[in-house]
Amino acid sequence: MLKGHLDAIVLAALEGGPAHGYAIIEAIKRRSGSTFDLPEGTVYPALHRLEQAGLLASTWMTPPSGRKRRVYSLTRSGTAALADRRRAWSRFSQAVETLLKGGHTWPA
Amino acid sequence: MLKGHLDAIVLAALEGGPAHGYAIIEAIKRRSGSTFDLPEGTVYPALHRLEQAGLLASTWMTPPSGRKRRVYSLTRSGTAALADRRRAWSRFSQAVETLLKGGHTWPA
DNA sequence: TTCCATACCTAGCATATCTAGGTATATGTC
DNA sequence: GACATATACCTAGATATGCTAGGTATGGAA
Repeated sequence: MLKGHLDAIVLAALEGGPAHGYAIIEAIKRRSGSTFDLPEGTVYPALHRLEQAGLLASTWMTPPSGRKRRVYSLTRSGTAALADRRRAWSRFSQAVETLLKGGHTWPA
Repeated sequence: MLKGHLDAIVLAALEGGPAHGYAIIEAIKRRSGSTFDLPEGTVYPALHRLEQAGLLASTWMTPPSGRKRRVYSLTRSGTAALADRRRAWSRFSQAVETLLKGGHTWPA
């Protein structure tokens, strides 16, 4: 479960340059060692939402062989949003780490 | 937002011994440096859910002064579940970390 | 020619957290 | 005595987010 970190992951995937939805899904799976094998029904709506929000821009491309693809790239606000998400993740994960660490006791 | 890791956090809070709901909320806030300031409407239902699932047990206690409290403690399955959740968190956070790291490129 | 991989899409479901209310007791303050 | 605040519990319903499960279409491999 990604619960709220999907946007960050998708934005980060596009940091290395433009890509189309299907390739993004494959990359997330590969790079995460299959920990995240996201269904299309999760990723495509997310891409639409992010474009709607102005964080991504898209254009249709027809490759030499194969079918049409919608290629997404980060906008300026997308890049800024990614930086925000990274900070949010850092804060979040450090807090969880601390809470899960163990060794906490109750005041008398 | 806790993004699905609330159960782990609550279970971990009770690892140091039994406690009542209100104290758990305060502890999570304090230990997380206010990153998680959870509303009661989030935590109480979670406690009920975890008790229903057999991961927690509760008894009513009346302290020398103050009103009645429902005190929760980890069951045996609760302890096991916590270990599972810790593993899940570890896997999850490492995957996100990798994906957010940056420096990824697209194959030619 | 049949199957699989590629590539896109959406409606509706499931679930988890939060909002916003409610009840009640004890303590401190004006 | 009156009133506010902190403690302590509870729940119905709204909201958000990801997933299920379906659909369309093209191109290459067996």
